[in-house]
Amino acid sequence: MYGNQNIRKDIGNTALRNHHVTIKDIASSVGVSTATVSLALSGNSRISEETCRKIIMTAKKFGYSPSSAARSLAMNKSGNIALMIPNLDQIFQQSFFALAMNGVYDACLAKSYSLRLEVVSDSFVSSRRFIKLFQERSVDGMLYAGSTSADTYLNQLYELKYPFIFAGSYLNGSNLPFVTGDNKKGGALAVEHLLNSGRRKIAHIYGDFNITSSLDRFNGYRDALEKAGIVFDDSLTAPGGFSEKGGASAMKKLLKQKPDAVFAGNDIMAAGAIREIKRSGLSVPDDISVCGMDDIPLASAMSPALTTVKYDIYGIARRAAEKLIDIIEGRQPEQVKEFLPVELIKRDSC
Amino acid sequence: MYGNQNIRKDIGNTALRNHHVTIKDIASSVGVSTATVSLALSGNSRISEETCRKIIMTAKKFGYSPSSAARSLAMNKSGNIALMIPNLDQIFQQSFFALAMNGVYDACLAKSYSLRLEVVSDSFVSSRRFIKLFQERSVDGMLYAGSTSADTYLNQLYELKYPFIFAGSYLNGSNLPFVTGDNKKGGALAVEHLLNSGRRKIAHIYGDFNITSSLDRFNGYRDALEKAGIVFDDSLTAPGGFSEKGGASAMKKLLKQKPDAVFAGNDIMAAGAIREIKRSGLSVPDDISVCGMDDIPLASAMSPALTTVKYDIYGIARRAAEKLIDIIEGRQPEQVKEFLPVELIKRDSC
DNA sequence: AGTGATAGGTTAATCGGTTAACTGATTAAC
DNA sequence: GTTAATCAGTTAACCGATTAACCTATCACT
Repeated sequence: MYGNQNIRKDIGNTALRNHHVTIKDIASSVGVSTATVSLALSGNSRISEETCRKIIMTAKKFGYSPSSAARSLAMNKSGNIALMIPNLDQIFQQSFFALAMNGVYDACLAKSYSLRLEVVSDSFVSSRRFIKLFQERSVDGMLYAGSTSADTYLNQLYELKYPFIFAGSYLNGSNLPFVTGDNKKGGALAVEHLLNSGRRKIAHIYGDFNITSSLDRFNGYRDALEKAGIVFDDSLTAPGGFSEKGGASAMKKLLKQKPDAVFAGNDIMAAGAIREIKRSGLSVPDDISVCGMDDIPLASAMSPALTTVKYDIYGIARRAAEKLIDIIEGRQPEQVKEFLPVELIKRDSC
Repeated sequence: MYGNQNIRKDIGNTALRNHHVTIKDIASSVGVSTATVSLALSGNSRISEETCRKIIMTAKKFGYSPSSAARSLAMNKSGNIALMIPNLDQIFQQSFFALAMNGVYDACLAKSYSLRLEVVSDSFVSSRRFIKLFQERSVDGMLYAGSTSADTYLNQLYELKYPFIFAGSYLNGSNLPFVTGDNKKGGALAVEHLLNSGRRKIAHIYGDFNITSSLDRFNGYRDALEKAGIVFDDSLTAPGGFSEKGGASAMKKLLKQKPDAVFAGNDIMAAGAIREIKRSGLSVPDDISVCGMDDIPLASAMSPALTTVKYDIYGIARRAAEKLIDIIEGRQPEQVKEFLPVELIKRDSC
């Protein structure tokens, strides 16, 4: 039946080079049809144990892996998820691998190669290029880590019913599912801790209000103050743009108001704030308490060791991906809208 | 001819949902064969301008994107490249997105979804799971950013003639192509600069000799010393494990030898070294000069601003990806073995 | 008139799987 | 004794493209 096709004698002795083993090779070697091989390898009970064993053995011997393209085509399922990461400078000016990713991505883009990993700019989003990923069935779902100013365009995905989820942010007034950390609670935890240690004039350095997490952290800060009967004072807040430098220059501004504590919107800005406080001749925590947020590894190495609110990025991303897969596989009909808990890490800066 | 197939009336007015536009839809709408559509869309000159125009218009109107799976299958080319990143703790304890990637990856792995982005452990490499990516034709090539202790297994890829390249490292005694920075030259540049400013007793904090870049930086350091007629002194070197903490504790050890300068294998360790030098009551650069390597964004924000050797990760990664694509597309028969230039950035720590 | 190019397509094979429907033989149930 | 179910597969349609080989009409040239 399958004897008339190209039989490959070289299998098993020489390297296979660019000539891959297919299901037909297995079928003709075992003496069954390709359907049987396919069924056997997927564990279908219709095939006898004996035949099954032979097929599995042969497949192993030949080093057979099903063609992902053929499989995708037949099953109408790519098995891929797009991980979309916004191309924001402040994020990519941090580590080796973020830069490496960027470089690889740009080069591939120039040659029309695509990575499942998508480093997205505002124009990528606003040009709706992300929809093409679904149209060409390259991905079954999309996970968006972070947020851009263009992300309202993503709402289309909801109407088109393409599986999508935000990890670490969300879109106000949108139905798009998300898993993120409880940023508001985090801001409140920080402020409550500072209040408990006797501070009253608590300043805040925020990152950028276009980013939801920044805004939420700020809201947590303000609400906690008001709950404690302290009137919110706008002059005690300043933007730090998520960077060390930004944190320092924000602190410089805030020092004029003579605060006795600062809640920085992230640990990097907290580092800048501490540097500036020291530069001005004041001490942390004696003169000014500093509380950060995120709990990056550097936080415990800073001097003084930074008190911060732990934000479990790993857990958030992982949970979001799991939920996305649930959506793809039809196990999650309801909306996913989760705020995972945050935790205060007490160290020496308060 | 194609009239007997399922004709979709809903195209163009309602959302397409999970029902995708195929080449047949375009063909039957325009009144030509699918072959004509395929040829027209790929710009084949055999098709008249008139027909071509109509096809392109219709494809646009319908929002047609060719199925990537069907295309891969027909053309025997996935259009994908695997970006492999080692899962080393010291690398992933740095930034938001590195962590996010890790979380997404683990979740997908647990559900048999694959990212083109591969975060690889030693067992991933030693179990040869990377070969499967080629066997199932999921990727046309592989780019390995960084190095692990298991990377000798990758040599198999050379024999199997699967397109592969290292970015930012290489494998000693292997034929596998690579693009990396000139680490040896970098070490030499640092030492020469320190020598030129009058320093003689130059210590070195290295990362980890299992990593080629670390070893090369060290060799550059040693060779430059010997070239200047200074005998290499083993007690003036210590491992710092790439981390801030490690840099500080290495410095603590080295201070006993009373060096007048330190070349740290990366900027992070340089930061730790500076912290430790200050803690011991000495000044940078008055008592001890410090030179780092990499030129991370934080380097210019440090106090004093860090003199360092710039290592262009972005450029290396980009170049490597370009070369890989050349190999895939058959434009690069020769071995790629490139060391890209590095550059001394003079600031205030020397 | 005959020959050859050229233009503008079409036909059908192919890529490598999956799976609904069928087959033929044996066994079980009523 | 007839119908029904089960076993262990096979057949063939199908997924959605690409592309070599073929076809037909028109035009040019000798």
